[in-house]
Amino acid sequence: MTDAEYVSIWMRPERPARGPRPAYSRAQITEAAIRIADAEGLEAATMRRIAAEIGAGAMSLYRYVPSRDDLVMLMADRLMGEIDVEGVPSGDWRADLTRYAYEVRAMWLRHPWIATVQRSLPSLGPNQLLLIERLMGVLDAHVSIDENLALMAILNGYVEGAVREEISSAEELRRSGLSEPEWMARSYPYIQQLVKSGKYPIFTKIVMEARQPHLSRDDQFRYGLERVLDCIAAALPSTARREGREARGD
Amino acid sequence: MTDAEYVSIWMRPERPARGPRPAYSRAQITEAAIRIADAEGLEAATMRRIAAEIGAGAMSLYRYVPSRDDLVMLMADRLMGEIDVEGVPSGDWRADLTRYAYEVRAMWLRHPWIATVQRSLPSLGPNQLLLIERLMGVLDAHVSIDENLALMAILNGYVEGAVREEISSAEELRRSGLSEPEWMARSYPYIQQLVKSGKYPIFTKIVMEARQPHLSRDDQFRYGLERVLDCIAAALPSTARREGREARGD
DNA sequence: CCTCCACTGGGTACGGCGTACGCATTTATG
DNA sequence: CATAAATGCGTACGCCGTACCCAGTGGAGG
Repeated sequence: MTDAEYVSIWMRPERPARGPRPAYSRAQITEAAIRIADAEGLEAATMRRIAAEIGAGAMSLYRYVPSRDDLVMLMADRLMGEIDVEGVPSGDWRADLTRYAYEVRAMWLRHPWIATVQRSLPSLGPNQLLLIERLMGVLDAHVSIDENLALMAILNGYVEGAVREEISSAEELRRSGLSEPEWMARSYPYIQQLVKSGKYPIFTKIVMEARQPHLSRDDQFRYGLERVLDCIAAALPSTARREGREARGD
Repeated sequence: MTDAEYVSIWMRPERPARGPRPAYSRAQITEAAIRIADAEGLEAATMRRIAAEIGAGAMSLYRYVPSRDDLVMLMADRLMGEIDVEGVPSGDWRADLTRYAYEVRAMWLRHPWIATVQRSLPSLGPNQLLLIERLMGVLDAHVSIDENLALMAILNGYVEGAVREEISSAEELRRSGLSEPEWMARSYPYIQQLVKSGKYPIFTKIVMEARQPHLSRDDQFRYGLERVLDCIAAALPSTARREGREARGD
C-alpha cells in the first residue's frame, strides 16, 4: 500500500523459489480463519488468533498473505467453492436456478459472517468467477447479456436479502454473548412496547405472524423463490420457457 | 454489557433531569458521524474523530450514546428518515413502489457506508418502523402478510443488491486511497489476464458490456425494477392489478 | 440562601488490533 | 562452499473502543 508494488492477491504467487520450506500454506491459514469465523464471528478471526489456531507466530502469516483484507478475500472465495453447481447449465434453467439458490442459502447459513464482507470487481477470485460463468451460462443462450445481468441481480438480490434476514437475529444473539432466553428477555420489552403503542399495525401483524408462523422458513424461502422464477420465466422468449418445462417432463 | 442493565438504545431516554445543561445532543453527534462516514467511510467515524468534529472530548460522547455500535444504529435510522414516502400508500401501488425504490437507491448512493451495517429486529428505529408501515401498507389490503413479506423481500433484495453493485467499485477505490487512473491501472492487469485467458467467456462479455454500455446505470436499474414490479403484479389478485392502472389513468 | 448530589465534560489508561521492521536460521543455486 | 533469498517470529508503534476517575455545575430540599 505504501508504494507502487500493490498487485491483486489473485496474481500474487503463493510460493517463490529459494529458501527454507514454508511450514504453512495459504489454504491452511484460510481454513483456520474460516473455522474461527464460523464459530465466533469474523471479528474474532484476528491475525494473532488465526496464527495461534495453526500454532504459528502472528507475524508469520504475513509471509503468506499481504494483509488481513486480502485474507478475507481468500476466505470469501473459498466459500464460493462450497456452492456445488456441477453439471450446470443442464438444459433445465428452472431446476438449475433453484439448485443455485438453495446452494447459496445453505452456504450463507453455514457461514453467516459472509454477510459482512464486501464484494467487488477486483476481489473476484477463481471460485467466484467460475460460479459466474456457470450461473450466467444458464440463460446465456436465451437472453442478451444486459437482460441476463438484470435477471441474475433479481435472483441474487432475493436470495441474499432473504438469507440476510434469516441470519440477522441469530448473529445479533451471538454478538451479544447472551444465551437465547436472556436475549429474548432483553429484546422483548422494546418489541412489546411498539406493539402495545398501536402506532404500528402492520409491524404488529408481522410480529404475530413470526410468533406463530403459517409457513416454515424453508417454505417462506421457497415461496419467494418461485415468484422470482416466474418473473424470470416471463422475461424469457417463449422458446426458452418451453425448454425448461420439457427438460423436466411437464 | 457487563451486567443486567442493558436496554435498547431506542428505549433509553436522551436526557435525565438534574445537573448542568448538556453541551451537545444525540442528533448533533449522529449528524457529525454521518458527515464523516459520507466523506471518508464508516471506519473513519471513530469516537475520537466524531468528538473532534463537534469540538468535544472523546469520552464526552459516552454521556449521550452507550457505545459505538448503538451510535451506528442511530446513524442508520437517521438515514431511513431521508427516504421520502410522504403520501404513501396513494392507491397506485406501482407508482408507490417505484418511488420507494428510487428513494432507497438515491439514499444508498449518498451514504454508501450503509452497505456495511447489519440490520436486525431489535435495531429497528422509529424511522425504519415508519418506513415498514408505509411500504407494507401499499399491498396490505390486497395480499396476506406472508405474501406481502415475500414480495417486499424480492423488491428490497433487488434494490439493495443492485445498488450494492453500483457502490462496490467506488468504495473499493475510496478505500484504496488511490486516484481513479491509478486504481484503474492497478486493477486492469488482473481483469485483462482473466479476459485473455479465454477461460471466462461470459465474464468477458460482461467486461466488454461494462466498457461500452448500451444502457445507462439508471436505465439498467429501471429495467430490473420493471421486471420486479411485473412479478409483483402477477402475484396480486386481478382486482388489485387493475387498481394500479386505473389510478395512473391507463 | 445554603447545602447537597445528580449530572456534566473530559483526561488518563488499558487491552487488543493490524502490521512495519529486524534478526537469526535454513536451503537452492552459482 | 559461499551467497542470497526466503523462512519463522519477537518487538514495537499507532490506532481503536471504552472503563474509571475527578473537578466543576446548577436545580431541588431545607
